[in-house]
Amino acid sequence: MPVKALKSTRSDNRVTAVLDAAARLFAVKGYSATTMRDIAEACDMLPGSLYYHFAAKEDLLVAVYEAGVRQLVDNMRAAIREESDPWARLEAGCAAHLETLLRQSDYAQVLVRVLPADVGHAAARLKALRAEYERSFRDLVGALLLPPGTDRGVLRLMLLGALNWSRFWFAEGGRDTPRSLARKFVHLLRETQHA
Amino acid sequence: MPVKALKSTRSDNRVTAVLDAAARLFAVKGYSATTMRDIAEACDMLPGSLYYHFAAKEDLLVAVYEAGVRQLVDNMRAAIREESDPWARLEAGCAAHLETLLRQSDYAQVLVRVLPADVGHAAARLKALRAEYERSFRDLVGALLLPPGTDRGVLRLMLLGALNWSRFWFAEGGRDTPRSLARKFVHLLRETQHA
DNA sequence: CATAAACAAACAAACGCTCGTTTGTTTATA
DNA sequence: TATAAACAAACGAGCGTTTGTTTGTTTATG
Repeated sequence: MPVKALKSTRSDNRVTAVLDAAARLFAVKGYSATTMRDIAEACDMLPGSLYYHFAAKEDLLVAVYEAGVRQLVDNMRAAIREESDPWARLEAGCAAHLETLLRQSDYAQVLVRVLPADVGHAAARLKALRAEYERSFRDLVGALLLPPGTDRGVLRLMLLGALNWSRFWFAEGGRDTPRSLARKFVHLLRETQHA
Repeated sequence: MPVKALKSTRSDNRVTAVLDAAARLFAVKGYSATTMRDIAEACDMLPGSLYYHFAAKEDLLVAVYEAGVRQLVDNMRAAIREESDPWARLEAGCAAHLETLLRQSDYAQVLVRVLPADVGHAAARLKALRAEYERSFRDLVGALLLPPGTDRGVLRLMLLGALNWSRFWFAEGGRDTPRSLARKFVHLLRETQHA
């Protein structure tokens, strides 16, 4: 997923390579445990060369975070556009979230793996990026027909927690796919409506 | 929560102080970002002194993990013992989990914050400790009366994900308590039975 | 009952290494 | 030939850990 659009110098490829390597390592090892030397080695550069593109390690994380949010938002918007029924839209959104998180994107995994508090300085920026994405879910849950008294905030956070935590146990090639998982999650909540 | 029982030399207090400090710092900053010097300072020791009690930083993490699992298991067992209805037992178990995680214990938070993969060598031991705890939930979910075809494994993982993720957004003093949250989580799933 | 040996538990200081980052220089591209 | 993008080498700080020593507190002994 290329990041940029206008003119395409060769350097864009290298920047993307750096970001890809950083995203992968941040997702697997976490932020603190990943060194600039790790990242440099993963994209065949010397450590110092990274600083031509990014002023600091924190800036690299922010860039990865931003790309992750963009991917999640884009994939989810595209998915829910196909559906009109509120429950179907929620399920489609969850499926897109899981597809992105579990199969496609190291970037999205960084959102789940690395906490804003891990970076002293840019924490606020990271929190804002997360909040931006979670707003999409607020809308989806807001559109549901639910028994009066249902706490939609808790429903949203419960679902988001289940989705994000799945990163830590989901096994590619197991009995479930991201789609089937989303279906099950939403069904477990949906029956509420019929009570 | 004191750990020891038999004879009480003064050193037990210091070991506990070290563990408490480590648990707090691991919970807040994560494993890699926490230094032995941080821990030493937090319990008024010099860095080298820690090595009289623990051979390596990893061993400290394992000890904290073990204490965390013990607390979660103990609190949960005590809570579900009071109930007999399967759904009430599940709710009580969730409430105990949340009470421990959100209010009582830095140790329990480490289980959620630090991944087994963060420690190269002791990863297997940490995974086993986590699994030991999650087994309790398997039993609780197994006892539920559910519509045929319900995937109990996914139900369990969904609930566990919601519970654990709550650590990242729960605000002490907000509208919800750990108990009320557990009630809402379980209720959102429970209505399934009535469908 | 005094005292010395033994030990637990800490200090003080440093080890070698790796961290994020900087600086000056070289190499390709346009 | 100007500039973007990399290299090469090093900086100081901080890392986990080790080592040798000191300090109190038990425990055994004359």
